[in-house]
Amino acid sequence: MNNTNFKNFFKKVWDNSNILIDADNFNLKILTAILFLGRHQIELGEEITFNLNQIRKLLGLEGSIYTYCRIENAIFYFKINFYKCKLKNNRERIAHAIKAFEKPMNDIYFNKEWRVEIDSVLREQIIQLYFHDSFNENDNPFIYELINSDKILFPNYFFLNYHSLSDGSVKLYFAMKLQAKLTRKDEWEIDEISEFTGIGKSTSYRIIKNLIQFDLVRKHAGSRRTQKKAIYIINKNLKFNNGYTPFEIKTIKNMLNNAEKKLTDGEIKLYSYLYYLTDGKGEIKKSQAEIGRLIGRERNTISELTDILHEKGYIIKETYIDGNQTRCRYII
DNA sequence: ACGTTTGTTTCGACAATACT
DNA sequence: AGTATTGTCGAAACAAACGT
Repeated sequence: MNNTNFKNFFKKVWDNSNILIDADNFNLKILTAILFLGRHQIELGEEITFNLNQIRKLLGLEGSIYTYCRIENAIFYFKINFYKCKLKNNRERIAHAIKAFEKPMNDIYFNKEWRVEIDSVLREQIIQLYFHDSFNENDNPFIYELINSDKILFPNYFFLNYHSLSDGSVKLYFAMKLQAKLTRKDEWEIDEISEFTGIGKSTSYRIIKNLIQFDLVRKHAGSRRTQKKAIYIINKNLKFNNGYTPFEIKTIKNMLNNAEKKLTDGEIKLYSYLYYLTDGKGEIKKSQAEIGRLIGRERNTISELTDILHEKGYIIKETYIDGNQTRCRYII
């Protein structure tokens, strides 16, 4: 966990807000840590999940029983005590920062999942401060930087198999990795996958088979006897270690979800491959035929798709003369 | 024995994308 | 451009376990 990130988050949330919390510094740190860990869940409108160990590590506290007790007490503190904040319409809001929380039973190793519901105004403030103003570099370079420091690592093994992966499965893998990062959960039932990807259930079944075939996703079979549904898990222990390529969360969100800049499955496949080739910046001079071979497309398809990516602002495509040969280069 | 429930797969029509 | 291939979705089919 990047500690600078957390410090920036803390500063941003409390310095620039009009939220007044009358808590001692330790308790406030715990609350902030919870908000920080759950920042993506807050954005998704979900409850925050975490375990005590994660909080301890984030704050760099020593692993004693005493520490865990203090963390737990801090959670109780914000459930029981009020905080005040000034609203725009000249009103004051008095509420509990933590509306409710669910505590796991027998959490003897402090690694079981806690679940916290925070005050709706507090939630709104976090989203405003942390997310909404943040995607425009000029408005707020500080936050822009903060968001960009959130990266997701993709195994190069994934890209090396692009020629045999269907467009749909490439997209699905990106969606799963993103979801895992945002919610810190990397195993799902098929219905959940279908829900967060927006792909139909039957299609999800078919596509995910391709990922299982390449061991990118593992399937734990369900059982009708015990009513356990099949679970699909992102495989983190690949047999082949060919390194990783970091993708910015923002980039993936743009490819998958951005209303105006969204890419089709085929475009995602090509763009992410170009991104992989350059580590997200710089230029590529490979021929269209070679790129086509690598991702399993025809040469002229690459030509067309790169035109679209250029139009959508994902890459810059330039034709230039190399000796007497016309060539293209692509800049991410 | 037969129907019901549940989770998954296949089918068929159509749409989207790729190829020639 | 026209044609071929691939992707998508809901419906229907299927398989396993359960219930009666």
